[in-house]
Amino acid sequence: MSISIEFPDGSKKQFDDGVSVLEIAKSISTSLGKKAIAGKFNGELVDLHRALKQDGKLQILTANDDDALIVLNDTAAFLLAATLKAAYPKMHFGEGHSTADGFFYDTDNEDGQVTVNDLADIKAQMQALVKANGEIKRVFVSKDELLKAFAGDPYKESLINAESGVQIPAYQLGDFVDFGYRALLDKAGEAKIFELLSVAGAYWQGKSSNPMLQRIYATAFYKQADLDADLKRRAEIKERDHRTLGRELDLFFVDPKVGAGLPYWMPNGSTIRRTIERYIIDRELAAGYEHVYTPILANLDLYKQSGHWDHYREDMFPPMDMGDGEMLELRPMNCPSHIQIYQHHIRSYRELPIRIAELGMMHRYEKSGALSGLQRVREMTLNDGHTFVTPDQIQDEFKNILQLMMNVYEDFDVTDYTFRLSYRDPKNTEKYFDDDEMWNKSQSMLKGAMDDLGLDYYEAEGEAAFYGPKLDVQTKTALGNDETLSTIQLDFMMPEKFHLVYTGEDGQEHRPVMIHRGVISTMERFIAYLTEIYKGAFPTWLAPTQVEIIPVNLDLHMDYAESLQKTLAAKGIRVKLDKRNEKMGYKIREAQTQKVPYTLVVGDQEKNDATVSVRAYGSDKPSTEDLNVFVDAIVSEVKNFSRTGK
RNA sequence: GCCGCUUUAGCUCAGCAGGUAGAGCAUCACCAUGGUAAGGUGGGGGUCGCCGGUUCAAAUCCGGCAAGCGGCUCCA
Repeated sequence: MSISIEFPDGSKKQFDDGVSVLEIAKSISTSLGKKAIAGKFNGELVDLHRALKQDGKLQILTANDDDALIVLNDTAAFLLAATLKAAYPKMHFGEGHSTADGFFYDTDNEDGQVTVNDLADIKAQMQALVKANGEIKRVFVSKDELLKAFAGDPYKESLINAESGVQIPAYQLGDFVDFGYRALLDKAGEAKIFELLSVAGAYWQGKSSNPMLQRIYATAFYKQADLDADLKRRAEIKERDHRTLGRELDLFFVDPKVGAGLPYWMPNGSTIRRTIERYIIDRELAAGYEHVYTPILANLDLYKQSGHWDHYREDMFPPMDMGDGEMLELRPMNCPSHIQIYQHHIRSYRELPIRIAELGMMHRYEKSGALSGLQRVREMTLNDGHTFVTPDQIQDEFKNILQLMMNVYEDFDVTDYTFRLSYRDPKNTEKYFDDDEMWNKSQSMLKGAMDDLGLDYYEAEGEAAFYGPKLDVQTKTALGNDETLSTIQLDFMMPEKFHLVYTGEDGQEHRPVMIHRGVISTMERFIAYLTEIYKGAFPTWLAPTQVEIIPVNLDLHMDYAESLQKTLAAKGIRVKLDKRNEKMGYKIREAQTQKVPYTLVVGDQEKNDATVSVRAYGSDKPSTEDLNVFVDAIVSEVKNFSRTGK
């Protein structure tokens, strides 16, 4: 019997039934035989010794393939578990395997949990195991044997019992057996380049009602240089972190004396925020929105009617009991407020769509462990908007909003995002308004709109708002966490709850549909996000200080410096003059560390010629420019949102 | 909220076999200072996160609480 194997280049070759991946690699070339790490057979990762018994497509993986990293990290996870099992006899094990970012293993130790302080020891023991270079064999073991190997370990027992089949594929190194891997390397010594990174809690099987295990995070590479580069990358993340930059650039702070999750905006951060707020209001006014102000407090009854009290209570601050029967509630969302605006007048179909927008301040009682700088706070101001439309306007309005979003992203140079259609969780419907027909209808409407526009998206169950499905725009933070930036939400429920109507062409009352949307998220989250993507070097139009003027000599050049400052300020440029009695180099350095877009040094030469010496942020080569040319250039740069090529 | 770690001057951190605090940067003063990333000298500044306990004595040991960090769960 022979089987036919097809290679990535399309060529086919016959092999004996049961041939191993390694044998095939060797048959192609000696060097490939040496470099081969694993295979990908019909899309599935297989180890080198796997016997192939059917026709199929085979890719031989070498260290250069991304998938090879999965094999390596799985192997490292296996070796970590083997090390831990030997070092901590009373340790129990949850899941452990490679991730997009390395690998992890969940542990639970009766004699005290592992902590970061143990990592050095564990690493040394793991290195010893690697050095011994034992053979890692793929074996088939019965459930009973596995249960014996992990006797007394409730997590592994549960994982073993969840396996289908009698003989379970597993890997063995000496006495240690573990399962659940796709493919491993065949020698422990091949996983010698790794680093144990951190320890963190993780719920068993991701359920918060389950016990919490200790998760060891780590990463492995084939080359030391790759590991070094990755560790460097992880260190550099810190430099992007908006909390670090927020302190260095004096943007904001959070003080426990005042309250966790309640940020204070320093003048620099406030300038950025104000600039963005003015920008987005102008944009929305131009797009047909009407901007309003509504109270952040309301009678609790409002949120009972909206459904927030039933479905969103755990995220709300407790109501204030005014003592005379009145209960006031800090609003967690602005939609009920905008509904009041809608309802204040009789509405005609001629007015729709009605677009109500507000930079609406809201309060949500976020769990203490979820708070993080400006990214997750308890008081936030949302770039909120609610559009009230007739049912046949939904599609167009959806496109309008999407268009607005894209235009705004362009101005902020936001390019790295994905679309997520967020549906309700069909297995947990009590979290949501109960109306299957509405859900099915609105979910398919959203999907239809995205398909019509030909946009790529992925679907996620359980991510919807309690009142309706959403289109979310997902971005990543500096630390790599997923985060929602913009959102468009279809809502048939609230209009129902509040008995919203408009008079139709037929003179009858009709129910409008509400579209909730946030374009640039909350001011807090958006500015955190921008700080990270810009690494604190805000484009000129957003920079707190746009120009720093440094006179060469405080006595001789101050008059010119001051007139320069006046000229720029008169054009609306945020300019500072450094009058301190310090060396020029010192002031220049500070302007650079503060990431000021332009530093102007002026002395005799500039004063006599009506020029400025311009040093752009990040550049070490100043250039001399005519004063008027510089002023015009920066004014137009600010006006164009600092975009080049426009 | 949960697990682990952390909390000392404005910032970054040292001190910790228990004997009442230190550096660099920043700040202030004085001196110096004309060309593109840190000039010099000196001074001021901390009830060592908060509350309680052990002790003759606690920044240091123990307990509780709070906040921060890494995650998990949740989320704009």
